[in-house]
Amino acid sequence: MAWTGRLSLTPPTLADVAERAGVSRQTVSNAVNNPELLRPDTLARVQDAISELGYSPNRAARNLRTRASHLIGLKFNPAQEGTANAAMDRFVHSLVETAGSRGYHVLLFAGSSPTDAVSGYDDLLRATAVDAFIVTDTYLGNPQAAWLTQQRAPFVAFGRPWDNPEATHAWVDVDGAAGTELATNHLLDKGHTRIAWIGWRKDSFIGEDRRAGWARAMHARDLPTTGLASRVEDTVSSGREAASVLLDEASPTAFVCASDTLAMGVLHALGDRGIHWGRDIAVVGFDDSQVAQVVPGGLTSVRQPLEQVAVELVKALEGLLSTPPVAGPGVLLSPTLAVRMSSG
Amino acid sequence: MAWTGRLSLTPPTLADVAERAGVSRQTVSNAVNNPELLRPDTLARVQDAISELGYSPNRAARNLRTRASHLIGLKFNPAQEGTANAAMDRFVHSLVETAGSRGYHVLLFAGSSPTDAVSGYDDLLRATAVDAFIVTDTYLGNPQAAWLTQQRAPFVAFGRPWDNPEATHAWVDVDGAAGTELATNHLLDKGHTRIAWIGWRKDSFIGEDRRAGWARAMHARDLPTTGLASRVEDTVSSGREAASVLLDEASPTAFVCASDTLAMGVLHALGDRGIHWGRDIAVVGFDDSQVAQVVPGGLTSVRQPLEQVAVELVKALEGLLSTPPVAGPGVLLSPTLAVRMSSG
DNA sequence: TCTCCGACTTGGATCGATCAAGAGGGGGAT
DNA sequence: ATCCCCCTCTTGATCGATCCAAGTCGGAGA
Repeated sequence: MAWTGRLSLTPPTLADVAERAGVSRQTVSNAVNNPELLRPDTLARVQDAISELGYSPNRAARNLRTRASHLIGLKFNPAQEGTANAAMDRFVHSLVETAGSRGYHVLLFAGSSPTDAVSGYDDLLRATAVDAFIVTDTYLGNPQAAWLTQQRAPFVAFGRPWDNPEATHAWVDVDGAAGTELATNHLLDKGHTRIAWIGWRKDSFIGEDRRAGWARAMHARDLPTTGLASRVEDTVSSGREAASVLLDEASPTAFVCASDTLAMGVLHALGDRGIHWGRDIAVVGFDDSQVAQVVPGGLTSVRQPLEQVAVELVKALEGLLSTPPVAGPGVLLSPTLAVRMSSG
Repeated sequence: MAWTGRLSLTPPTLADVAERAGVSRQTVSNAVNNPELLRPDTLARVQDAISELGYSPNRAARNLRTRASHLIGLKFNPAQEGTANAAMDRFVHSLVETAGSRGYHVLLFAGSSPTDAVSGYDDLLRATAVDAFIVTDTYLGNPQAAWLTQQRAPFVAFGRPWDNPEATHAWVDVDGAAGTELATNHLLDKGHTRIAWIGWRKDSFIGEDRRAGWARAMHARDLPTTGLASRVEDTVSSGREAASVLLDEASPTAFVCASDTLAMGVLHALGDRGIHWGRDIAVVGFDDSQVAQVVPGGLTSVRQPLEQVAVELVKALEGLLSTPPVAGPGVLLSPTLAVRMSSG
């Protein structure tokens, strides 16, 4: 039953419903929040009144009384220009969907000042505007997690606490090493033996993790990895240069990359030399970005199960917000491989 | 001054601040909301107390009293898989930033049921959870705008009311025709005369608008357009097929496309024939997606000024929410052209 | 000296829902 | 018949900020 009232007039309140149904306010409140407490006929009467009036509880009033907003704060980090990293888009959508199905909404905010990673969180926390946060940028030792822990703010991280194994907060992450191992094995199964790695600089925990998956797969088949790895910045041009050097010095037949951005750099380098990628040399990226999907022929890429991540994150949040709080351990999910022509 | 209290304990209230500063509650409230009413020294004293206690007004209480949430509702539509449409990401970021700078936050929600375009809006509206909406999907005659107007819900649309020129609601849009005209003129200036168009099916207002820009530029130089246009679905494969047909039947030397997705299809078709794109045949896309940015060589593309769009949207919203409401007319912004190798 | 005004204070009511007790009635046990 | 309990529903207080109306006080201007 759609609400046909007008916004400019005051919407019906709980008291209005109570009067109409001939019961008390509390009974209406219970009808909404604890229907099992009412006698079936009373419940039906109240529900009729609710739908006749088009009543919906006022969020602000409820928030005030219950000290909960049913809002989840998320700092929105846009994709960088000139890269292929597009995980945020898919992730946010999944999160909004799962949160919505559990009665939560997602509140976005931007870091007020780029220098202070904690601003933004602080404001919302103090104003009790959100119930909890989801923290996404846990690469390198970033201060959010520690700060939020210290503030006793409920939060779940998408990403492991790399820099602090003793951290006790809840987290959900995707097993990057498993992803690159999957990719490498896929190439090994195709007969490749000289598989190169292009990843991020050594201070990136995520980058080293992904690299480890590649190395693990290679060593499992007694293949050498020395001279086959390169660590650069996450830009197309870096990937291109790295690929060029590797082609000259190690003549690999395949590349596994820490990101689609780097993989695009490899494609670029191959194009420079007139090498037909996919046929002559195989390439695998990471993130299954739109770029991987639409580049002519398609780029094989490791795909993170972001829908699952969202589900686990919300599940963990609900645990934290329940009374008493239930702090689950970290959750590590496995990625899959989207195979396309670049490795076919 | 960071707040050092704990979330589990009750945060300081306005009354606490009042006591500490030795003034009344009303004065603290004024210090926060109408500082010009206070004598400078009193104001300073109150502000000291505020920062010492780490006070921040309770959002729920304020929302309840003032009947405003300072939240803007936005339905989050993720990019479709397999396309290059990534405008949402950049747009959302801009919106979050501008909204934040004006004291607003962005609340995301998903359409509960895909069939009912209006669900989601309804829930939030009835619960007075948001002050206003930003509506983004105004292509084809979609019911949101009309429905929201009827509900007297404040909203601003990103996108013109194509299907209803008499619509009176506020909107902000980007002049797509101007964008394709820019693109076409760019190619004309490079010496091309046989410039083909690949756009969307005729029932897409946006598609027809963009097509009009191409046609306008061509006609302005007395060049024919017949046989040079194709209208297909917005997928890479459609673009590829359309390009293939056009190459056979009209032998164009350049392509202007309604989207980067279609442009990628063109690149694909050119690759199939071993045609060196950018040198032999020029291609221009639309949206300046990540794909356009990282595809080897780079794809020239029309770029929407999404930062400006966000600013105008928020400005319009503030007008709507002020008392009395000020309904500005529609705002039409001009896109720019990001020139890359595909047209160089 | 009287008046006026700016800069507060005071005490209350209010927003709308929920919490914490309490009241009434019927059934079962004693 | 009496007591007790539980189920169902009611009542008054409460969350924290803002709105409102009236009152106080000191200093500047007439």
